[in-house]
Amino acid sequence: MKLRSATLMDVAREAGVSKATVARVLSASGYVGEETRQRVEAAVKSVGYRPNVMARGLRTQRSLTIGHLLIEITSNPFFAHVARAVEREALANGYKTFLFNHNKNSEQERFGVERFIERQVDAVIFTYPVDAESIAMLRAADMPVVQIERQRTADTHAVLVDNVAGIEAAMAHLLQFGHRRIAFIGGDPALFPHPGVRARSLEEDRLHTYLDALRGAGVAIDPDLVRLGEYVRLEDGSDVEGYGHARALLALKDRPTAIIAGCDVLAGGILRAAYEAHLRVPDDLSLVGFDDTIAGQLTPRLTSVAQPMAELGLTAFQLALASIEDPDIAPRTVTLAPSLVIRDSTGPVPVRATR
Amino acid sequence: MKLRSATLMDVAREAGVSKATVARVLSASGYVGEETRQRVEAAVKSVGYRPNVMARGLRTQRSLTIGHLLIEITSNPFFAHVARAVEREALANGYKTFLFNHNKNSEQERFGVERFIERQVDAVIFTYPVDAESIAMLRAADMPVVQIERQRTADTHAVLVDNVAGIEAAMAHLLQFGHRRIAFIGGDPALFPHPGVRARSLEEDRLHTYLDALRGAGVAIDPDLVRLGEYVRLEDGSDVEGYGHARALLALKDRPTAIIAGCDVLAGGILRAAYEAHLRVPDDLSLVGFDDTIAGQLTPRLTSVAQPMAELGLTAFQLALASIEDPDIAPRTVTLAPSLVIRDSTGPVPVRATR
DNA sequence: TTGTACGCGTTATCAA
DNA sequence: TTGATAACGCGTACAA
Repeated sequence: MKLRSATLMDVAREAGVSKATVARVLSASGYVGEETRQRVEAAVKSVGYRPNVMARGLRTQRSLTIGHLLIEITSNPFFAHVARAVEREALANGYKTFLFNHNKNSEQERFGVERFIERQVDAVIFTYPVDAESIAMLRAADMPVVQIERQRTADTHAVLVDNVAGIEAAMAHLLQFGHRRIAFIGGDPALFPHPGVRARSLEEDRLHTYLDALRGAGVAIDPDLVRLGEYVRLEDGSDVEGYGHARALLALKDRPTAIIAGCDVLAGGILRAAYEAHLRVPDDLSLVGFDDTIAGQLTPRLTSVAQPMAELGLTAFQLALASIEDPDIAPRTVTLAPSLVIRDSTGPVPVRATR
Repeated sequence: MKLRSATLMDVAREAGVSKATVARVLSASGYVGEETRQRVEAAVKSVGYRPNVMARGLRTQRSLTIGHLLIEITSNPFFAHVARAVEREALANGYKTFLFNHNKNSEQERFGVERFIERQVDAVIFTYPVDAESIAMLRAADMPVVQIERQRTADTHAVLVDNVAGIEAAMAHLLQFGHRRIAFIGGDPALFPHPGVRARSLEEDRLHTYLDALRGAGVAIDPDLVRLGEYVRLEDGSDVEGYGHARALLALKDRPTAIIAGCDVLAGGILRAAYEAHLRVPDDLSLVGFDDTIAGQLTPRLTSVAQPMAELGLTAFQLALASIEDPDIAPRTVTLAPSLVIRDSTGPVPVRATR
């Protein structure tokens, strides 16, 4: 048998006052006699009253809940960190978040949006949106939306990362160490369609910055050193995407002395290929990761372009909250800077290769 | 301006019937005329009606939501996988989950429990519970509780893992390869207080099984080879717990030829220490992880005792659901079997060491 | 077969 | 300073 927990009415009875008075005491608004206030507060304790957020939400039309749609929290620690940051900020403001994983599948994303609407969330955050249609559904329901990392449509808030600056920092670091044969393993622009809001997609930003940095250093571009694909492809828990690309690169007659990876998980696969080829990192090969998620847990610890995951989540929630409090504010786009974290996987170009 | 979404009343108006009739159509219960049903269904589409889960919950005293309290989703992929499995099964049954991270802090745990009670969750799952008091609060509110991995109190459901079988499998594997100097880096029983329900704590189970296996193989126990502490201790994203222990072990005059780690993250630190000592794994040192989380992403890919994370989550939700549907069922304890996943980090004992 | 009316636990308005 | 009372959106017992 399930016994209901104490309600406002129970407190009122216990204190010998009306529901309205109890409500006033709890919301600390309106005039309440000092003596009554104390009686009510005592009653609240004695019956163990806890407000019912559902009932409150029904009345106020606010669920104090926001929805967070993401790719898949287990596929890349990046998502877990961003989700955690959103949750932290939400909690600090009296909110809770609902998570939903869509696996880059637009039907699943749509399904998640429907669940969120049913549950009356006050706003929805995407990391990142797959289908513009999902955003349109939420706009139709007048729900504030924030897009993290990739901006599909221009009509909502967005929190982005300056990928150009990230790759520039990584390239400068490697060039300074004397590397000239630098390979790039990253996301394929064709697999991540251009949303149309910004001039270049995230993948294009990174790729072009890599090419520009080489040109800037007077290095001829070798197409063999550019390998594009997915960011995460696991088989039996092992990354096979970075592994496969790295095997191909290391088998080249004139193999690269350094590799930039589009994500730390990819970099894990690259390290495995290097180990099997009996190459030591960074002595024989330098490696830079991206995200700074598992970088420190790999061997050697990876130099990596750190995404500002905590700030991404925090800013996204704050934008959502701003629109909850005033639905009419104009959409804002915030771009955050990544930072290069230098660890043990990068070093001077091998002597052999400088000849 | 925030416009309310369509309600039952709107549908009723549109279809020219009463709210009750619409409700009957939607719940597919009670008698409804065929012609009316069609009119109602058409109206539902035309106004874009979506049930309001909060209002429904207020009426039915069911939120279709369960709370999941865990240590910290970003600290170990184990938690993310278990949480995902709970979520998957919840979703399949019309439920959503709320996550809450308590960082092994009983006040935070308490705080989370309060948030869950306020939000009227229908049950709470712990991975794992810190303080018996939190469970007591939920029992007082008549909420079903499921404990995963560690059982603090006997009055709720629990889903456990057979740690004895896990360590036995790992030890048998290493002994078969001829290893005799096998080190153990694991959780310190003193840091994870014994809950009192079972004869031995998780940490005691693992440690004793390790010792028993050695004795069973006629190997004298060397206290220098046993190192106990935390499971995860990250500094700048790198595991320093396993790293520190491994450095001590590898500095021994007669160093171990194999190490069992209490968790994959620890194993990551061990690999780093081995790499710095210019030892190749498994040629010079064999290593077995635990959990099978990042095992495949490390180099070499780790042989690891896989926890049945998907089954843990699935079973936990099913037990919770069973108690939601019938609050009077007796608490059940389900113990699941781990399995040894053999990859590239274990091999025959080095010849040098067999002399 | 359909409609009326009440209550779930709040908040908010209006009188007193 | 306090107390009735009307919503919020839904489900359901009961009446028609």
